[in-house]
Amino acid sequence: MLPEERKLSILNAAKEMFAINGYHDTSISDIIKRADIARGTFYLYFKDKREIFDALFDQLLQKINESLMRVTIAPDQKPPLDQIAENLHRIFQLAMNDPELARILFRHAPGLDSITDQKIEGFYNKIASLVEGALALGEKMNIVKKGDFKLISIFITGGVKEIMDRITRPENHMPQIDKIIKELIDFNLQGLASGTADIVQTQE
Amino acid sequence: MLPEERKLSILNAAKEMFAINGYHDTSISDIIKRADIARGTFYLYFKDKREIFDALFDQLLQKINESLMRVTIAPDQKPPLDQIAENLHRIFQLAMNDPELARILFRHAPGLDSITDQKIEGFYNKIASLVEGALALGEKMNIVKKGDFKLISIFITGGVKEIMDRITRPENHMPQIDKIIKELIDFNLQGLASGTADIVQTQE
DNA sequence: TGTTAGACTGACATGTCAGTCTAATTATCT
DNA sequence: AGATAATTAGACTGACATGTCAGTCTAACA
Repeated sequence: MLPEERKLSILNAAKEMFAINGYHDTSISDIIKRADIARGTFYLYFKDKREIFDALFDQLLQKINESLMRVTIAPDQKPPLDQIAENLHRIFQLAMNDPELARILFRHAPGLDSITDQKIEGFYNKIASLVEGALALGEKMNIVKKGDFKLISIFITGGVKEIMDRITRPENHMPQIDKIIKELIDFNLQGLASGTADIVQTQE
Repeated sequence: MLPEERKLSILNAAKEMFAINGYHDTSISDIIKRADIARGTFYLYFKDKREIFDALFDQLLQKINESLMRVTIAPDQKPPLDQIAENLHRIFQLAMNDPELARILFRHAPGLDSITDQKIEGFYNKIASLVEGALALGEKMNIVKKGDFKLISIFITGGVKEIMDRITRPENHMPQIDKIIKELIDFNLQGLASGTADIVQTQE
């Protein structure tokens, strides 16, 4: 087996084990058993257990980063709403294509140590600020009404995380991605209030 | 020191250590050092490390459970929107009163093992279904318009989680609780769309 | 002064697991 | 074929955390 193939196969074995059992409950023995290699072989390719975890995790963060585009209004761009829908589509699709990595991100990476936590925090902050930027842009274009965009972008980020978490579980009972995106955009734009009633005073 | 005091002091030491370093990176030695007791004393009060963690965690889940009321329209009840605001107020306040427990819930409990994960999942499912129930009620009352309530309730649950996570961090830069609740309710009801423009076709 | 209850102590036995080491095996080249 | 290099197997080591237990200490009471 070529070195490159071997490395990938070890990474893959580790990914599967980490996704199921997490970092601490996955031993080197578990990984090499699944990869069907000897102990020493593992250490030819990775310095230690932490290095292989970081390799997997960083790879995921980078993929998500690459799939998120800032929303702009350049002349060669699609409408902002389409750009948003495409962003959502890309990250949902990415997560569903590699549910094990998603499991690691959502279940097993948080709280691992302060370095990993910082990576995660910086990452979500980036997403939230991207959303915030889109809202600010929308306001400037008179599409979006005023509000605490910082707060709302955090709320939206949390909502999107939760949806991603759900659609990447083994027992995924969620609707199709496009259906989800349509529903989310509608909800975020129009809210829940029925147009026909004055909500706040309905109880009088 | 009375046994009851001692037990509380150990629980408190453990809570602080777990909140900072998580379950795996907190050793019994760390806990007893902070509680200023000998090793054996710890085992007089708790069977093992896991038992003290579960004690803390279950206590938090129960507190949150108790603070969440189902939204109804009994004659002696306040309007639904007020009930929702009060629910939000109670859980936000609860979390801020004990930020260490919140840290454990958000950072360190997920992914610990399948039993803890199931507790967490069941717990969030309960919240989501509570939200879903409120939406369904709203629809029946003609306050809320039709939609995929299951999906939306998951999204909202994620958003609320994210806000709770943020306001319970040591470096909390979020607005006041009442301000947050007002903003969230407005956003969820009315959405982002400015009333003055037709959003979807703005880019033509 | 002696006795008892029971909270508390801390040295130690036990187990686990990441990472190392060496010998054996396989592949590559001359 | 023989030499050399690359790769592999898996036994082994050492560090560290958990949980135990025989014994101490204190305060109250007889």
